[in-house]
Amino acid sequence: MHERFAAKRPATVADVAAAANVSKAAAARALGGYGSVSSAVKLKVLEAARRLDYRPNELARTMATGRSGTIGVIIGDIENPFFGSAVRGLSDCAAQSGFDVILSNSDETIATERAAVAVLLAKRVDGLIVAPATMHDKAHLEDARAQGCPLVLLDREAPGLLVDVAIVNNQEAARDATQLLILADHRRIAYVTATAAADVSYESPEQIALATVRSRITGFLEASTLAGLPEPGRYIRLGANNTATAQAIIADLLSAPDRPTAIVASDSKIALEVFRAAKGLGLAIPRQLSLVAFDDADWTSVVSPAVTVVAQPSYQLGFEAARMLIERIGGTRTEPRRCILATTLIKRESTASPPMRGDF
Amino acid sequence: MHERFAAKRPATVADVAAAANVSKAAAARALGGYGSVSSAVKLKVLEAARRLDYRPNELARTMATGRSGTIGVIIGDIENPFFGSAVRGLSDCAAQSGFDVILSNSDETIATERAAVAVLLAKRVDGLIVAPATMHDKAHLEDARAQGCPLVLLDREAPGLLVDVAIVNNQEAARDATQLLILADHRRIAYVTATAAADVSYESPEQIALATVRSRITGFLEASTLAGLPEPGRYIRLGANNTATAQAIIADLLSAPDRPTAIVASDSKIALEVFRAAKGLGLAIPRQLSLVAFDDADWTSVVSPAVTVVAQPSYQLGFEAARMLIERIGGTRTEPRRCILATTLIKRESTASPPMRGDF
DNA sequence: ACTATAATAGAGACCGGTCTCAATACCAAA
DNA sequence: TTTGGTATTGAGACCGGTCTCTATTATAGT
Repeated sequence: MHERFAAKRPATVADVAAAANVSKAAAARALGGYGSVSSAVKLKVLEAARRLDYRPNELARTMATGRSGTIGVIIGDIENPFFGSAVRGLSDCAAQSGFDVILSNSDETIATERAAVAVLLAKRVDGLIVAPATMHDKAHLEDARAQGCPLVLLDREAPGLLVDVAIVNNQEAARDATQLLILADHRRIAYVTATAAADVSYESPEQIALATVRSRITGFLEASTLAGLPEPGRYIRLGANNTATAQAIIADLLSAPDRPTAIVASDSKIALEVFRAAKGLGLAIPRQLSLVAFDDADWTSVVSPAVTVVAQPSYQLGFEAARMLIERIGGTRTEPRRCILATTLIKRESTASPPMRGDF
Repeated sequence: MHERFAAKRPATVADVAAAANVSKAAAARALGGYGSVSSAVKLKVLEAARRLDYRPNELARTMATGRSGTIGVIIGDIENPFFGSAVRGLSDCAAQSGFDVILSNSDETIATERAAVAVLLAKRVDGLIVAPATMHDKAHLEDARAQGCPLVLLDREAPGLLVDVAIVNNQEAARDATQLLILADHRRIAYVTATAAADVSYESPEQIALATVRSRITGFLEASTLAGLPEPGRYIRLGANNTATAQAIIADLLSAPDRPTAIVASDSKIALEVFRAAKGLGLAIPRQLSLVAFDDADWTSVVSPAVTVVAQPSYQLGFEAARMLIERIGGTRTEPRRCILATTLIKRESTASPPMRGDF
């Protein structure tokens, strides 16, 4: 009979006030640490609170103050190590400033993203960090802003949306990675990426709704045309969104008679599938196929050959996004800022000159 | 002058009611879809709501009803693929039932975990899913329950805490994995795990605060003693919590004169470090060193040799945890349930008989 | 001692929903 | 037309905090 399974109603300020024989307002002040309270009252109240095991109802506080101490985060896919690390960074930063984080997965679909924004807005988060699934459909983001909810874009820009962004220079990164391959005499270079697309093959930039992917392809094409490669777009493949389709796309690419001699993989999951496909087809990396991948996933340095990667500062990206957001929440009303972090091209063992040099 | 940057106060039921010329109560009923409203009033209200771009304040609703439609989740480390996948599973399940998820990282430290519980409770989540950092310190979990907040444990039990759990049979899984090595004639088998511990070496089960790890070590020892291995505990190593210390521990283990001929890695991150260390020391897997790892991380099937693993149904673990929790929230008051999912020992290429058979 | 000023206490409105309850409107049956 | 019953409506309390505003008390200054 020891109050087990009690589920007794938690104590409120009113309860504490009654127990301490002071007014609700006085108790609230003592508990909330605002206004002015005599030390005698404070003592009584704190003691009563302890006795009743009082815990403030954060919701009620939020209602009254308008501030929730929470930031909402919407990313594409938790299981992608890039986002895992970014979330880590942003949580760490948020925690430092006493904010906590509500996380939502958009599954890279705009409908889910829109719903998530609505939910988070309804929960009255103090700010929003979003990695938008598409750069086109941004009405929901715009009216978050219109409602006065600060917004920071993570990893992906949305042209025309005048908000803070934390990104890397994808175009430059892709250009450099491609140039590395070109310098090794590759002339048939593929770019495989995971973005929603009606068709697997590449027609024009407008086709691509993901800012990050579009920039990278621009960089890839830039390096390619600069080097005078013929039809540089012909080896671009979109839509490698999951293991199965990625595998199909890559296998198809590598079994063609004029198969590419090098592949740029747009993320570590795709790189993994390239590895798997090469193994399956008996293609030796880097002797018969060179590989450069985005994201320095932990396994890339351990496999043989170790994979040459474009390392992205994902943790910092998240951290900076949170930092900027919290600054905004603090009230700084300045021009939108673009926090552009540097990528690092880490040369390892997965690139070499193509077989049968000069052939194409 | 087009209401840009307006941050205008969002419309409330009262606003809508006024605009529709009905009482606040009537508008609330029309909007909330409860009580009874004439279709005439309903129409007027909905129209007014549309015009004013009304969005319900979820917080106010929660305050009034006591239900938040949110479940709180506390895990050890987002960056661990195991948890990434579990979170995915539990989010998917929650979404199906219209719940959303607040996620917190405990960093595997009890203090952070306690703080996280407090925050989530204060935010009045409808239920809690926790992967407790330790099985000892469970007061915070107990009083979540005492406050009437349903609780489900994910992946890790806490003996004495009578709540639903979604786990695997770690003891059995570890026993089977160890036996696989024993059958291949290994007699010096190491177990490397990432749990907080004062000392790296193993003394007794009491030393280990993580339910999962303790069970696995029990299984490991069980198989070892059954096979009559001498001092089976001498190759157990604790505290491999991050890359650096894991690397140190493994290197130390493998450079000893009577080094183990096989290693069981308690998670994929450790397996990766074993891989790295073996490469560094010039030890060939599996010829000179066999490896079995927990968790079927994506890279394990791609590296050479592919790693033999104990695959855990992490997605389902998360999904089931959420399913049970939501059932509890629904009000079913039954005995605590233990949902025990099966692991799968996937034999690949990283195990073989030890070199110089018979030596020890 | 007697005001001027500051510190503290209490009452009650407010945030934006839900929900109870009493009052009114509407309908069919008698 | 009167009655009984149901559908709809509006007023206002409530959730648990914050916060403003007034009343009271304490402290200081001359």
